Amino acid sequence: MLTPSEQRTFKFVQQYFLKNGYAPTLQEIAKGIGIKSRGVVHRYLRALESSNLITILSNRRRGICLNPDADENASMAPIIPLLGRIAAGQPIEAIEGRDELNLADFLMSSDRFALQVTGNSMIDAGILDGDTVVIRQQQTATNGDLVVALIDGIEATLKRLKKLPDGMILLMPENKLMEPKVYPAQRVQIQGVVVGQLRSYQ
Amino acid sequence: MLTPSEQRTFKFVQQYFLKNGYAPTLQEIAKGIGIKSRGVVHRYLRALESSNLITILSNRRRGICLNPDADENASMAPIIPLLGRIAAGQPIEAIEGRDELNLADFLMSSDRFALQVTGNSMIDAGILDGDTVVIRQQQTATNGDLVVALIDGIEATLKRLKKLPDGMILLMPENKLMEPKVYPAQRVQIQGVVVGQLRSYQ
DNA sequence: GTTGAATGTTCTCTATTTGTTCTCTATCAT
DNA sequence: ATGATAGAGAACAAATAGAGAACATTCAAC
Repeated sequence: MLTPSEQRTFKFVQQYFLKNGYAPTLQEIAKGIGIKSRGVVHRYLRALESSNLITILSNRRRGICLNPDADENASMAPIIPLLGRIAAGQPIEAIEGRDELNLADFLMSSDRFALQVTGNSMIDAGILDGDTVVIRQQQTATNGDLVVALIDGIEATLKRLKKLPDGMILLMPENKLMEPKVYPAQRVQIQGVVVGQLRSYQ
Repeated sequence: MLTPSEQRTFKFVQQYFLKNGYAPTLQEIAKGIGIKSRGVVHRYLRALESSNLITILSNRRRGICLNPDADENASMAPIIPLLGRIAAGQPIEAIEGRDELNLADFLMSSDRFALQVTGNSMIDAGILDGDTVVIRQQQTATNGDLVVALIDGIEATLKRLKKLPDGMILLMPENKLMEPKVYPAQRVQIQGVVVGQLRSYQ
């Protein structure tokens, strides 16, 4: 059973891991839990190790590993519990076989990057000013994709792609108030395709 | 397990690849991560290679290859490179001091859960049929919040909350075609507040 | 080809941080 | 009193970050 200080230490290490992807130093832990002595932190870490919550690689800097089999560490993967489906006027309905949402599957991969969207040109596609879109890098796209296009090598824009039969390219904003524009294919370079979108309300 | 410097190195290489389509030189990496010695960079690259994140073509200039599916062996923080801000008709503009999007900061915390949205009642708020919303669990909410509300203990619904002065509660859909509904406070139970939203286009 | 600058590679060296182990105090509940 | 818990801090060894020299290799210009 952990003492309050040991619990605080453990929580701090977990959070630090989640944010940075590597372990904190004893000094950082000390500061994080509000004490000054590295020696004391070391004592707490020893206790966590004998409770099988962590493993200490001796003499290694930042040599703290979270033991994956401990339930307390389950929350470390980028996973949110997925409760189900909500529809107006219905009870929340569970989705068969899916009870968690893995953000890594959802959005991450080495060929992806993010862009913050400014402006309202995609508002009818549910992409608002300030939203973040996740882009998969690729040079080609199929009709109807939302793409990041570079025009004349300078202007970047987020639009829906339509290839016209005459070799021209139509870039359509998703906003009734804005007009689509047509360019010759050689002026337009596809940088990537939108594969995800996210928004934070805080 | 990567040291912080090694992670910085890896991220820099990844982003350089995204922006330029080829690998950086050791000198460029050194500058990018804020050190002066090519020798040190080489040491870090060795470490990345033995973690199977990259492959080094020996003696080749710019001879660094990113290994596919690198993310899994990395056990890193859930981070996507953030290239900048995109506005229609402008070059992509870097955001000062922010070059990555940390999904942990963005969405995760122990009191959150996700729901998949069915229907079009929130379409004017940019939440479409099939989107996923992230909910922070709480019993109270302030005026104007998007909330998950339970009516009569059965019906669940996602609406914007308005508390009326006479103690009634107004639940407003974000859809011009739908009508708001008014309930006595005791019939409505707040389950949580929308703090994030995400969508996948695959 | 030849050449030279830029680049990759291998080292040695140094200063600083960090982990580790101690001892010493203080507080608090039993 | 007596443990159990909290904390400070000193002292030492080891790991790390970094600089930079020296050499080898590429690559592009000539």
